[in-house]
Amino acid sequence: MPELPEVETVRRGLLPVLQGAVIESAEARRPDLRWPLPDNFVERLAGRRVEAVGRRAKYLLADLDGGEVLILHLGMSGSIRIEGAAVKGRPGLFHHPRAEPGAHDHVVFHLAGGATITFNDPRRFGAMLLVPYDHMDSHPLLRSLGPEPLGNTFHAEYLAKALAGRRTTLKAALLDQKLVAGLGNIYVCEALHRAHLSPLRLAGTLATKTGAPTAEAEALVAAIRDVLRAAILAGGSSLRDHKQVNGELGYFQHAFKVYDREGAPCPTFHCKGHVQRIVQGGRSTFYCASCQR
DNA sequence: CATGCCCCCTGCACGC
DNA sequence: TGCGTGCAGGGGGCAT
Repeated sequence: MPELPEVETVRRGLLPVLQGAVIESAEARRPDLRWPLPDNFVERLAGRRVEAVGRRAKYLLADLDGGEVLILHLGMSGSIRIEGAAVKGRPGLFHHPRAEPGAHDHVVFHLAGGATITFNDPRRFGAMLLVPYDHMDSHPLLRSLGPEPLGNTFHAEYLAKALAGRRTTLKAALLDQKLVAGLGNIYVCEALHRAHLSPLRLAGTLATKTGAPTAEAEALVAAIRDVLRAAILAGGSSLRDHKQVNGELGYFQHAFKVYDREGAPCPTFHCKGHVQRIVQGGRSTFYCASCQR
C-alpha cells in the first residue's frame, strides 16, 4: 500500500492514540520481518513511553523515552490497526474492539489503558528497528534519503540540479529515494501525468547548463507536491485491502488519473489519447503518450 | 558514483 | 474445481 501519503495517513491516525502513551508490553509473534527483529526487541519496548510519532520518507519514527527510536517501514503490504482505544475528542466513540491476532499479525503493542496497535504484513517486506535517537540520521537506511517532497528544500532549483547529468529516465529518477524521498510507483505515475512529462524522458533533459530551473522542473515539483497533498487529504489510497489505522478506507484511488487505468481515455482536458501501460525497470508505468512529453 | 537487475514473500486474478 | 502464471504499493545487494 504505502507510499508517502499512506504512511503519513498512518502517522496521523496513530498520533492521538500513541503519542504520550506507554507501551505496557510488546508481542513479537514471529522472530523476523524483512530482517530479524532487534535483539531483545520486546524487553527494550516494555514500559517505554512514546514521546512523538514522526515520519521520514516512508519510515514511521516513534521516539521513545530512554533515547531509542522505533523505526517502522510498511514495505509493500504492511498495515497497522488500532483496537480498543477511545477516539480522541469523540466521547463514547471507540476504535474496533480488540480481536485475537490473525494471520500475518506479526507484532502487537499493548498500551497502558488497554488499546492495542497491531502490525500486519503478509509479504513481510516491512521492517522494525530500534536505534539510538542520536544516531538516527546517520543510520544506513535514513542517511542517504533525499529531501522530503513536501519540505522547503524540495524546489525546482534543487530538482533541476539533482537531475543534471542523470542518464536514466524520469520515472526511475523519481523512484530513487536519494533524489526525493517518499514517492513510489503510483505517485510517480500520477505526478508525471499532472506535469505532462513522459516517464521515458531522460532525466537530464529537465536541467539546464546554467543550473537555472526550467519550467518543466517547476511544473514537476508543483505536480509532485499537489498530488501528495491531495492524497494525504483523502486519507491515502486503498488498493486491495489496505485500510487506515481505524479500519476506514482511503479514497484517493478514485482520483487516480492514470495508475491502473490502462486503456482509459486520458483525463487531460482536450487530450484525445489513452492511458497505456509499459514496463520500466520491471514495474508498471501508466501514462498518456499523447499529452505527456 | 550511477545504473539496472534480481530477489525477498504471500495472495489474488486470470486463463485453461 | 484445480492448477499454473503473472503481477502487486518497496528497497537492499550486487554486478557492471
